[in-house]
Order: sequence, then C-alpha cells, then structure tokens
Amino acid sequence: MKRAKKKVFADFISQRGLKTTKQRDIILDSFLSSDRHLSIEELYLKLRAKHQNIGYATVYRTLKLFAEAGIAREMQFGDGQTRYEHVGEGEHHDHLVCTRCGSIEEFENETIEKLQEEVANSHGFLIERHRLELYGLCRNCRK
Amino acid sequence: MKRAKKKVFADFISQRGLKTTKQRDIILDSFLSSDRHLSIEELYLKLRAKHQNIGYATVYRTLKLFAEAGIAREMQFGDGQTRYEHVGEGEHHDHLVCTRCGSIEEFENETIEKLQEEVANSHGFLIERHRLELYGLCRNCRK
DNA sequence: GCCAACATGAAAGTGATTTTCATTGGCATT
DNA sequence: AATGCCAATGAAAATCACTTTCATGTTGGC
Repeated sequence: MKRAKKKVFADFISQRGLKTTKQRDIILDSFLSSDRHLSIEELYLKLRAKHQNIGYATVYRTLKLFAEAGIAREMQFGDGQTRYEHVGEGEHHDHLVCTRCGSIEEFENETIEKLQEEVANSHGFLIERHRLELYGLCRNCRK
Repeated sequence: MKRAKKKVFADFISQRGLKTTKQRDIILDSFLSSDRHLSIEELYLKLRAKHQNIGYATVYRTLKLFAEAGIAREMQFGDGQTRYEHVGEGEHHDHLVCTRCGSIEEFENETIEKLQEEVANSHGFLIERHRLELYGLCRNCRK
C-alpha cells in the first residue's frame, strides 16, 4: 500500500506537469513510514535528522501536494498545529483525542454515519464530509 | 435570557475582583444580540460601526472573558477564524456548516451521543467533550 | 475625593504557515 | 550530451490571527 500511494502520487505529479525531485521522494517515504496524524513540525524534524538539506517551506508545500493528490488529509485537533493523516481509498474514520497525552486513536461506526445522514436530510442539508472527535482521557491516562 | 447572561457575567466580574467598563457592557450587548457563531472580526466590525473607540485587543480579551464566565464558547470551523457561540446552561449541540455560504445550523441528537459513549467505552476512553460537524451544502445552496 | 489595581488602545511581538526571489535542477527537445 | 524552459528549492521576508506590552485612563473600595 506504500507502493500504491507512491503510484498515485507519481501519477498526480505527471498529470499536472510537475516534477519528481529528491526532496519529494524523501518526504513521501518519510510520511508513509510515519505514524498517522503527524504534525508538520514533527515530520520536518524527523527529516532533518537524515537530510539536512530540506527546507521548512518545502515540507509545507509537499504535504499540501499530498493532500491535493489524495494521499493525505489535513487535520486540526485544536493544539494549533496542522496534522496530516494517511488516506486510503474511500476509507473514513473518526478520532478519539486524549487531552492529557495527545494520543489519537481512530474508530469507525456505521450507525453514527447513518444517523448523521438522517439529521442532514431532515435539515435539507447535503453532507460532503464530516468530522467527529471525542476529546477526553485515553485508557492509559485515566488511571 | 439576555438578562440572565448579563447577570452571570456581572457575578463573574465581581467574584474575580474585575471591573465593569463601558467597553465590556457594549461588547456583551452586541454579542448577545448577534448571530450565534460570530467571528471576532465580524463582531469587531459590527462594534466599530457604532463605537469607534473600541480596540481590537479589547474585543479579543473580552470574548475570552465571556468564555471563562461560561456564557460563550470558542469554536473553530476550519476557516482560520475563531468563532464564539452563545452557551445556555447544560445545552449541547452539533453543527451543520455550509461550505458554500458559510451558514451554520445547529442540531441535537441523543442517539448519536449515546453511540459515542459506547464507542468510547469500548476503547476504555473517557469523554470530556466532543465535536461533531457536518460540512456540505445547506438547503439554499443545494439549489 | 484618593489611589491602588484593573482596563484600555496602539503598537510591537508571536507562532504557524505562506510567499518572494534568486538560484538550482528536471526533463523534453535538439 | 548540450540547450532551454519552466518547475522546485531554501532562506528570508511577509502574512494572518491572535497575544502581549506599556503608557495612560477608569473603576470602585476606603
């Protein structure tokens, strides 16, 4: 699936007449082999450890490109930093965000999605996307 | 209920040894008689129309105070601006955000809340608060 | 009315992100 | 393999939303 995403990005690049570069390859590799929900800062630091020649701006630009290409999604959990998560085809999930340790778990729930549709319908509203986040204490932090 | 909130804020002010000022009165009035989900910028402009002597910083500071006093709540809908909504006692609701016209409707759904609790329980997670937002087209913008 | 403590507005400061700009580097074409 | 064009890069400056600073103005308990 790393393969698949690399392919998606390569296709995106060529379709748009953009170019393959060392930096983009490195950033993509690093992104794909990272935790989901990585902040730009975190990714940048991780990258700098190995490659001192990658600029901040390039990381920002490249992550935006991943989002446009459909292999990443921008997220905000209220800590003032934008995080990017991996996107699989048609995949969707919501989040449990720990307010103490900052850990982020994912979950899916069909029934909730259905109810959201019902609510939207009853308001004449057409859902394009949604966000559902539960903030609180994770299993470890409750103790 | 405007009365009630003014009382809540007045009590908060005196309990904390803070002071009543013209600016706070004006901002509170304006906030209470505004749409829910007003951005600071919007409120500031609205205020400036009548009172050219209210500073940006004061509006920011005062809205934070409202939030501390429990009569307002900070919200982010991803457009880069913080919005404040009115808070009634124990009241909770979620949002339908129109991606075209920016309008924000509210809804409540007990069943969804219950399901959220179930999901959290099954992960050993303790919910403190949550946010649920449905983004898409409102009734008018669908046409 | 006095005056310490709080509040205010203008401007400077922050922190995250974006843009600018001079330079470097893909890559399709000779 | 050399050419040329346009995209990409990095460093630094700019921007944006907000926060803090600081000199001055107000409030309210005495």
